[in-house]
Amino acid sequence: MLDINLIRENSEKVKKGIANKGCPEVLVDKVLDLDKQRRELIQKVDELRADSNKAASERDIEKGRQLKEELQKIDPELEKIKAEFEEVLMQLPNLPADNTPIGKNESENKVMRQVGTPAKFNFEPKDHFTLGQNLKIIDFESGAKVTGSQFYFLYNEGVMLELALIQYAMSLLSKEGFIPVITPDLAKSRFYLGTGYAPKGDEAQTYTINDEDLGLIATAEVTLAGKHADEIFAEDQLPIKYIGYSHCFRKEAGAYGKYSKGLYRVHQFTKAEMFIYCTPETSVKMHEYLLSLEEKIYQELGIPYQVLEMCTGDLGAMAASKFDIEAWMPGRQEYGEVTSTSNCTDYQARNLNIKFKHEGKTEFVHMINGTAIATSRCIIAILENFQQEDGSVLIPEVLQKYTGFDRIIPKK
RNA sequence: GGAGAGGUCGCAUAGUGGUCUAGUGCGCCGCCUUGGAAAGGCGGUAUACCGUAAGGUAUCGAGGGUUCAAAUCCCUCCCUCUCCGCCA
Repeated sequence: MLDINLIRENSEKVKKGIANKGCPEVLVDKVLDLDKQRRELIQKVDELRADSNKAASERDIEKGRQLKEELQKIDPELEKIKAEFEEVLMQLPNLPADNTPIGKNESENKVMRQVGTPAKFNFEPKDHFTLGQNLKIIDFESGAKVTGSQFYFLYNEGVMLELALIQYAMSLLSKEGFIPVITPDLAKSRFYLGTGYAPKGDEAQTYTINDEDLGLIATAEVTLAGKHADEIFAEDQLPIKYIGYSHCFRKEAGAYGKYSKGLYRVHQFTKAEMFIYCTPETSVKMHEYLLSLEEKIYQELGIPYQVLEMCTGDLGAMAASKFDIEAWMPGRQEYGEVTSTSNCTDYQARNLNIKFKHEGKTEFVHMINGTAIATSRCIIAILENFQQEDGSVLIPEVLQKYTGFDRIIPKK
């Protein structure tokens, strides 16, 4: 959530920021009005409580009784206003960074650069769905049979490739000082909600467990952010850098269309996620650092890509700025998203109450996340970019020591 | 899943209805003392909200309840430990 003090003192700036994200400005006036009511009631209630405490210590039972009655009238009113206030406050998204390009939707995202040249094939390149089938490494039929559509089984070299990608990412990033972590694949509602992954609504992502306050995580961002909820760091502990491994589960409600066939949009995949807790002064740098690591990974894999800077309309509620990497996908003759890195500034930290001590005062940390490897989409890029005329697929050199083979050959 | 014991201000503990705005010890910070240090002494040492401030309020795992008054009594839930069951 946003800082209520910022909204009070800078309401015009907040209005402008949320408007650029496509959020109605009136919410700001609404929240300020509720805030005013809330503060008045808090004062009244606190006063009554003070009197009541005094009466209790003086054993003035009659007065205590009167004050109790008054409190019982006002207190529910305060609770109601507080709940309304919070509800509206939660609807306000994080403000975009000052230099974030302004735009309505994904069509106005900015291509920052393109790296690598898409390979020219002297044959008709196949898509990963066909390649996966021919190589007998990806099996959507069994996935659909056992679990449902958009689920898959991996076999043989497909398994080794997925594990190799994870090992490669873990190894590279632990050298960069990231702490490797395997987190639970489930989290309590507070954490998937606090990180912005809703189980309900138009863009619902999270699967929830019946009769439990648990949901399947959409990314290790949820668990890595939750890990330090309600904690206060010493300033010299920061930055803390994690590289988290988890399975990711996404309902993808309402998402369908031309890319719903194959691995591009699936309900479960595996991901190595980078996550940084840092001070406000360093977050922009850290964000760029995560992007540079993502680029390094795709460069080492030898996959052509482009970097996109997301415009205000496509940032999502949590992010102040966001970069995506899109890898070249010959199967569809287009770039397709493979990583995303967001600077959520103090927005998630305020949701989850994560702070640090700075010159004796506590301040909210900044939290930044970024994909290292999302196996499903990375496998698309590898299969499609490195396919050969004979139907085999070459394995990027950096992965070979983990796969144990340098090529996947079609089975009969 | 069952039985038992617990969850208190960084840590360890005290507290079983009003004297708790939570005591004590340790740790930490500052000052005094010292040539310097240790020891000792003194003071301080959570978070949030309201308030220009003085000050006030809330928080003893969480949430409800009883009471003029709850860390303390009642209910529900969560977590930890020990044992049992089940199990990779």
